[in-house]
Formats: sequence, C-alpha cells, structure tokens
Amino acid sequence: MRIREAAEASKLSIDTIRYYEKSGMLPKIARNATGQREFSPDNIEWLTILYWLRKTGMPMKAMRSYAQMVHAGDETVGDRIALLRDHQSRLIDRRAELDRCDEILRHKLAIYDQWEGERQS
Amino acid sequence: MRIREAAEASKLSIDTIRYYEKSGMLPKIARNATGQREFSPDNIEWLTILYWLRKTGMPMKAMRSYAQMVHAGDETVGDRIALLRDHQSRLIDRRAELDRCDEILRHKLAIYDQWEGERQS
DNA sequence: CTCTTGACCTAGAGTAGCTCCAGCCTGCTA
DNA sequence: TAGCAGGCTGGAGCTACTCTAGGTCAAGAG
Repeated sequence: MRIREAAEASKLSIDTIRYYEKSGMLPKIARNATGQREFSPDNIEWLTILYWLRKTGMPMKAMRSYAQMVHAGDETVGDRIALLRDHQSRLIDRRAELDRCDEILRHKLAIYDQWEGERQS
Repeated sequence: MRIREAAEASKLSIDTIRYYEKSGMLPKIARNATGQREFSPDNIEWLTILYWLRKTGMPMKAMRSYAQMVHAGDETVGDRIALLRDHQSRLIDRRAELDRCDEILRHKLAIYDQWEGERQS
C-alpha cells in the first residue's frame, strides 16, 4: 500500500505521515525498488492509532516514547499500559472541558438570543 | 487588577494574555501611570471566554473575528450567535472523537492486559 | 539614601506540530 | 516520446504559544 492509500486509510495527511517517519514515530517503513514507501497492514494500524492519539491531544513526545517502547519489545508492556491509561484519564478531563465550554456558550447564547428578541420586537 | 491576577482569574498565562493583546483579540486594556495593564472585571470575563474557546479548539482567527464583532457593536449580534453556535457544534464532534479514541484505547488495553496476564501465569 | 527584590514592560528568538513548495525521478498511457 | 500522475527530499512558512534578555518602577531593609 502506497502513501496515498495509507493516508486515506489512517486519516493522516501524506505530509504528516512523512513528518512522523522523520520524527521517529513510525517503525521502519519498507521501500520498493524506486524508493517509494510500502505500508503493511500493521503500519496502517499504527498510523491509525497515532491519528487518534494526536487528535485527542497526546503530545508527540509521548507518542515517540510509545513508539520506542513498542520497538523495544515485550518487557515494556507494563509501561505502555501505563501510558495509554494515562491518556485515557486525559480524555475524561477533556470531556469535562468540553462540557464546561458548552455551558458557557449556552449562557452566552441565551443572553444574545434574548437581546436579539428585544431588538426585533 | 494587574496581569498576574488576571492570569490567575482567567486561567490564561501571563504571556498568552500579552500575546492575545498584541494579536488584536482583546479590547483596549487600560494602563496605569507606569505603563502596567489594568484589567477591568469585563476584561477578565472576556479573557475567560477566550480561554474556554481556545481550550476547546476555536482557532485564533475565529476568536479575532468574534472580538472585532463585539467591538463593532450591536448590529453584529446575529453573526456572533452564528459563530458561537458553530463552535457548539464543533464541541459535539470533538466529543465523538474522544469517545472513538476511548474505544480504541479500551481495545488496545484489553489486548495488553491479556498479554500481561499470560506472561505472569 | 542606596540596595535589593519583585512585578511589570517590550522585542524578539525558540518550540511543537504540522503544511506547503520547488525541484527532481519514475512509470504508465497515447 | 511527450505528458501526466504520483512519489521523493530538503527546507521554508504557519499557528499558537512560550521563553529570554534587557530594562523600568515601587516598596521595604539596612
């Protein structure tokens, strides 16, 4: 699978995939005879995970550690679990932030709507 | 109220407040005799709103338009409502993303936990 | 009355995480 | 054999901060 398809499958952009490779967040990606990247199904799964971790705010630094742990082998599984659990708890915080913002927006909008109503009456 | 207190009250950092002022996202902030910023309660409210909008992903560009509309006066209220409603719907998307990520993490963790269990038995 | 401390100021450099672009190579199709 | 699509690299540009250097000012200590 070449980079365009990999991008579509993972939802990352082509540029971002190349950037992630440069930044050491991907395992070694195979190249064909003309130097083009060839992505395996495993590669795609990895890209997809990175897509969701970044999208929900995991810093690249953490993703890099995670990548290195996966590379290092089985004895890092405990740490990997810790890292993912940590991110999971971050998700809960983010959700609370969204709720808080929604509350503020509702409040603001209620005021504006009332204002609009008065202007038009 | 000076910048330190304003930062604490709004949860923005001191640097970010100065940066927002430079970038035209704040109304004119008063200065005292020695050139220090003096924040009014209204200023603090505005900073707090900006904090939540940014925290939940509104781009600076949109925040700048919003600031300009507030500055422009009452006839922009309709557009301001539209902008906030738009952001509100973005919040819903973000929540869906968090849920999707949580799902993926649960899946990954289930696999890892099982793996750990096997290694230890 | 000078000295230190601390809060503030500005301009500008540095950072994270992309995103875009120029210039080049390759393979397929007409 | 020319043109076009798709890939490659290195590097510039962008957003939204964050930090640093170098300076001002006010208040309290010695």
